[in-house]
Amino acid sequence: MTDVGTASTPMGSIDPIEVLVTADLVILTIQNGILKVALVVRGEDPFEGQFALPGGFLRVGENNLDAAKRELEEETGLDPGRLALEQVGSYSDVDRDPRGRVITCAFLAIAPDLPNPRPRRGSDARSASWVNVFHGADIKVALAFDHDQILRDAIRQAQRKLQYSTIATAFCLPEFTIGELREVYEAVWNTSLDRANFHRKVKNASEFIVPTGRTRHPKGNRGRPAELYRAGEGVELLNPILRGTLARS
Amino acid sequence: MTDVGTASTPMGSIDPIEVLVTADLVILTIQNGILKVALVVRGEDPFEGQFALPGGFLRVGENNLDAAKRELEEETGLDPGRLALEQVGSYSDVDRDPRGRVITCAFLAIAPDLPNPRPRRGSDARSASWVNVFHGADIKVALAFDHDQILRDAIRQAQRKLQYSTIATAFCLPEFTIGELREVYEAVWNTSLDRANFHRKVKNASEFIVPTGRTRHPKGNRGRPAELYRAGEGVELLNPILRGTLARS
DNA sequence: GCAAAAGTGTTGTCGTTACACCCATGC
DNA sequence: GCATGGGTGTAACGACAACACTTTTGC
Repeated sequence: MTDVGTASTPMGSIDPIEVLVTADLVILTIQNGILKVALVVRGEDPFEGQFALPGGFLRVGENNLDAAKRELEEETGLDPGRLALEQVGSYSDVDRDPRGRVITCAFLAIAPDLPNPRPRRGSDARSASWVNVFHGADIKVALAFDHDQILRDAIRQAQRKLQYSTIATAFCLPEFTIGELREVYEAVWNTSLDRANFHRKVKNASEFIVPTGRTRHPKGNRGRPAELYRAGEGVELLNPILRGTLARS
Repeated sequence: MTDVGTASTPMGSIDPIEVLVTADLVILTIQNGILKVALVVRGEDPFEGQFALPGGFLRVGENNLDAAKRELEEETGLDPGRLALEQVGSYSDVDRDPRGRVITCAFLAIAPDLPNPRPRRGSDARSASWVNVFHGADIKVALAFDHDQILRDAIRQAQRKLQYSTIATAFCLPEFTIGELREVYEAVWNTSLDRANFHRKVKNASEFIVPTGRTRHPKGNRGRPAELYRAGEGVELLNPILRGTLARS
């Protein structure tokens, strides 16, 4: 690399700083109506033995999204091409990594509850597992580095996006019921919603869900079979689904 | 810095890559009802003589936000402590900078139309100026690097935030009229809104604006004086102001 | 009075809420 | 029948779009 530093500062006295870059992942899924995040146990210093977000260093020829997708596949075995993946933000505090100057670009990945969603043993992790996000009304904390801040920001972003976008379907398998979609909102918002009004709202929302004509029996085979839907083409909800009203089941 | 690269990859064959980091700024303001973005003309290669977003390299002891604030002050003379400044995202494509591996963290800065808002001559810029964002219905493009993509993303972010947050007041001086606030929406959304309905909506919105009891005469001293307001404490709008209906003046 | 901009009234429409109710199924 | 979850009806309420109208000022 040419010396772009002194060239860009006529004073000549201030050099830019080279840093290492990581892509960290907040991978969310819902299991049995509970919001889970994929965490690894660090296998080495710093923070050895502590929970952290999965992630890893940027390599030659990769941009941040490439690195995030690679880490996603390495640590979970999930196909990155089929998952919703979007930036949360960058975290760059000087002291955030005791090894030196490392900034991270955090990504939010949303996954359906797949048959085998448990993160595999990763290259830089001792083990990996799904962990409950909420403990009561609060968000799980006590992660390595500044990862609890990243987690909180990512959860907030996911909560916001449910209001204004159709991203909730990313938590679902290709075919899903309206009840399952409601469970997504309830899990991510950590609340409960009125069943009837939710049903009408998403059904009437343009481009949100598309009926497949097929049905599925409820768990336990007790009750009326539900209509199955797939995700529509829409991205933004014209009428946002606002948090604020919580009703009984 | 210790060698964290090989240490974090047991295979030992893949090293992390060190990169340079810049903070780039999309500084928006409104002048006479027109949305403007601060652009510099590059004073050196690459892209010498072309328009670009103001920005610069991260220095020792700075995080991204520090660097953004420093650049903001250097290039515009604006007080970063008084401006709304938020992340847009990171841009990290391998070929985005011909000098080598440089990633950027883009920030959106929103400024009121100050008495002397013209960006000052910056250290790495030949000149700086406010440039119209919209040309007809389209967004101005043809910037250096991937800055036109950054600009488009930042504009979209600003447009979205106007719907759901009280950020519009950041475009205004400490005291403003409802008409001026409406001009903010009209400039950023590049549309026109119904005067009467907008008036009622923001007036009734909780925590958005607070009356000061003072009034100001319209430009030209023709017409009824308008009530003056200041920004309220609220951040999120409970009832979003949705784009979609455009009415006459 | 007139022009201009601020601000209010009014009405129909549409989305939302709360809650009652019906439907389809397995047991 | 009964339990269970899916799905619809409905009436009160609130937000909103459209647009007419009034108010307050300088000239």
